[in-house]
Amino acid sequence: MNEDSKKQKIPSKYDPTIVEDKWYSYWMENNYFHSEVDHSKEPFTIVIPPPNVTGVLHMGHMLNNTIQDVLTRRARMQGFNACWVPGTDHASIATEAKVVRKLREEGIKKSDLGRDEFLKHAWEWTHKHGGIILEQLKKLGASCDWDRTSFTMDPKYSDSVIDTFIDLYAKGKIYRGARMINWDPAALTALSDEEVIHKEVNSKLYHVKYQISGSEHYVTIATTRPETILGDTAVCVHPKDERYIHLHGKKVIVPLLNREVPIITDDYVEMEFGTGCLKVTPAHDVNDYELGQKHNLETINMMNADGTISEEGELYIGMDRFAVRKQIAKDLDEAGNLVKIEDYKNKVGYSERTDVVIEPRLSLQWWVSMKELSQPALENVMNDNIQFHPAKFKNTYRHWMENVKDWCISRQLWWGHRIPAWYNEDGDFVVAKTEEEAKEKFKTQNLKFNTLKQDEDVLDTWFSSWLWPISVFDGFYTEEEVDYYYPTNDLVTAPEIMFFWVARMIIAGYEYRGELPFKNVYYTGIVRDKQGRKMSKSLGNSPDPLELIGQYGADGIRMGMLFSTPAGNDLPFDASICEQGSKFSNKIWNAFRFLTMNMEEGVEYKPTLEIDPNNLVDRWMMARIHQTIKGVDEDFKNYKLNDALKKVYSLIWDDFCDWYIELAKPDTYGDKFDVQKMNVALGMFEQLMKLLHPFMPFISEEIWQYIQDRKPEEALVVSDWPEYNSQFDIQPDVDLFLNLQEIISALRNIRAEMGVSPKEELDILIKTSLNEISERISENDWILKKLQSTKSLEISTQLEKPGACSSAIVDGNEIYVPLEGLIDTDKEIERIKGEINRIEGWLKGVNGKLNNKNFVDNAPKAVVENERNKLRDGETNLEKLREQLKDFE
RNA sequence: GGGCGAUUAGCUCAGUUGGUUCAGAGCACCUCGUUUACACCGAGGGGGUCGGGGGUUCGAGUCCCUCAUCGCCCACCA
Repeated sequence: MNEDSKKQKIPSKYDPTIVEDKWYSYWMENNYFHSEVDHSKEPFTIVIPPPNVTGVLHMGHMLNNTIQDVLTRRARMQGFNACWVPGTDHASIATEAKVVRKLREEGIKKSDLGRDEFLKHAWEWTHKHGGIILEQLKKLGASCDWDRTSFTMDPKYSDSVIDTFIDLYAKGKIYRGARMINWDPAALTALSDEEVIHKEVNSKLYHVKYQISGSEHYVTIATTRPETILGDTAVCVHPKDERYIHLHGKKVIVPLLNREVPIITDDYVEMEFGTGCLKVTPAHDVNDYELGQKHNLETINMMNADGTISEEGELYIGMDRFAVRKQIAKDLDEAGNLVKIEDYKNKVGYSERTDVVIEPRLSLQWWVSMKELSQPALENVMNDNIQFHPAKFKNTYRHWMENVKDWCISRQLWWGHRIPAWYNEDGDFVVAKTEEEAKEKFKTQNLKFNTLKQDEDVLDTWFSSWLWPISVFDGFYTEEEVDYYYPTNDLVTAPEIMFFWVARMIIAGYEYRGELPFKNVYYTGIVRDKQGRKMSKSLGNSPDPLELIGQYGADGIRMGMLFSTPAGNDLPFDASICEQGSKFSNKIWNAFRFLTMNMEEGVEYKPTLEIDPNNLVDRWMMARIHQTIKGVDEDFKNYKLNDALKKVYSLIWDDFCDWYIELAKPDTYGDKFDVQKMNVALGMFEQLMKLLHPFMPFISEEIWQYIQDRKPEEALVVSDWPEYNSQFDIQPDVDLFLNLQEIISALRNIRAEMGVSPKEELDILIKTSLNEISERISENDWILKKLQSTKSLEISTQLEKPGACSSAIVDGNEIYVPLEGLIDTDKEIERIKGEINRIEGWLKGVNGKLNNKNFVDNAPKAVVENERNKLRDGETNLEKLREQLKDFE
């Protein structure tokens, strides 16, 4: 510490808000998060899953970005050229919906504005709200390279999207075609299959009878959507259905409309379902569409884009589809065509964005053919070139990829990348980047045109975000950055967008870089509330992340969330987990404050790891530190971040605070720490802060900077990650210390049970069983004396057990505490009897095994030997306990 | 309808190849305690026949079958 900070008093309360802002600014000023191509260092790259540009931070982002930050910070300390690229997504449909809503509130209709005017509003909105979420991430401590912030509608990025479209079209991977698509009647756009959420709903099954032409007979069909009767162009039965054979070749009259339509036969129909008789509406149902194609049926488009009935529907024109459903049921009833209505549960598709019921709709859209493109993406996940954490998601992935369907990429929206297709008056089109190029293409293809019109539609948002890991490094136009940073290392995202995004990035990666986009995918869980509901804005059950940060500190929330979330598991969020985090901050802060309270004025302290080789406690603590380093590295390798954090937590709290500091305290009140001892404690504290830094960057940096006045390049954020050294990992020391810990626990237990105060000085006798242990316990008897008030302490292999005393057995060592007068004989007898019972029960099992000839013959020798040892130890303990019991009888 | 995964202490979860980390951790709970940092603390303690049933094995939270419950993904049965 320099002179100034040495004199500076350390605050008695840790205030995260001040500390966190201070260090974030400091890190930014010193450019620690910035990365540049440097071939002397190995890169470590993460690209952020870009949040919606106008979104705000929610708990899911908090979890997701904390994990990314932990990975990035550790890699940075390990000496990698760490690069975490932040950015935002234009989120075509979501953002457009927000802008439309805002305009509507102002009394402006999107359609009245026209494309250009609307886009002005959208950009205005984007500039106003855009990037707020990135500012919020800074509060969390996210160590992103902010100089690299990207946006999916940046000019260069947009170029890459358009060029990719043109390229795939040229390769025949993109085509335009009329198909049944998922239509969102609220957003007025097509959606991909992935944007449709199927929900089970309670609906009705309407049984409606159609009169057979030229007869008084009827045939009854069943439908859940009676309004589509307006679009019926056939009735279909199974060719082998005995009940309907007499109808083959006949016609029926569509009720209310009195339109005559044919009865067709197709084995698509399930004879068992409903009446076994199906009405066919080719324009409004996927299956019916196929039947229509097959049987050459007329197609009646009876619905408008907004879900109201069109002129072709003839009746109810302009009425909403759901109002018509009710009305038509009534009218059918009055006309005598309604047979019955049954309650029925079925799955209905809803729009992911607008939550309205999807209408199947026949329309001309742009598609990516996926079958071939997705092959390498499937293989390289299945063979673990790309690893999923947890691996169980491989199954889900495989299932989807093996059944992948073509991807509908056109959207009838304005906010996004406009499809680079140009049309003449006859409907001929070419795909080209500019109008000029398009004209050239028309000419070379000998097609006539007066003026060209660009396609009105934009591309699916995911058609731009699938290029994210390449485009953020300008990978379609220059090589330098992308060659260095790509493939990226880890992707951290939610399993919900495995198909929307992860799978497609992998596809794009192989198509355009011939290589995987990332080596590992860490799937986070969903953040849920106490009732298990997903935290969402609409439910209003999500706490405001910034408020939480204000309350517990970013460190506290990071720690709390990570502590209880294995990869892929949902996080049941409760403020108490943040409380645990901030309590940990407080604990660390007080431990450090205690050390500083024991520093002498005017002494220069130099943190060191040169421990006193004769001090068991130093050696033990070093061993524990190195064991933790080893374990944490292993956990990171397996992406078990919560396990790693738990190890660090336990090292700091249980080992360092509860034992190391306790034992390092000067013997007499008022004495300061010995300088060398303090230097070692500080050296160890530095190691602890390094291990903690990825998880709790702020408090660790604060303490680190207090420990020594460091030059900026020696800030903790860029210091080196501790390295495991087996030389310090001395198991016998750990075992011996554990033995001592257990003896102390046993003594504390005796005090607690006998109601003896910790301050009461006791005579303690320890009869050790093994000589070597005995020696080492004797050598370190100061540890026992320090943590137990003792009148006398005797440790020996040969001891006479004193009379009335309380006792315990730890690992074969007998502990006696004479408690003349204090002892409650009955209680003690009961305690010993309980112990005997426990051991007898345990030995019964061991004996059972050893008396089983099959076990002794078949089990491995080591296992049998082990059981024999158990038996021997157990019997010895039993004998000792019985002797103890005798003294009371 | 198909597939995948789960079910271990009141809650959230660990438990790698079946036999010393085999019944664990954190939180919660109970008792005691203001001892040279921390009551956002310290010490001690109670609590689960590892969802039910069957099987394989000398031996099963750990492998197999089956049932139950829950969750997730996919799917065009009106």
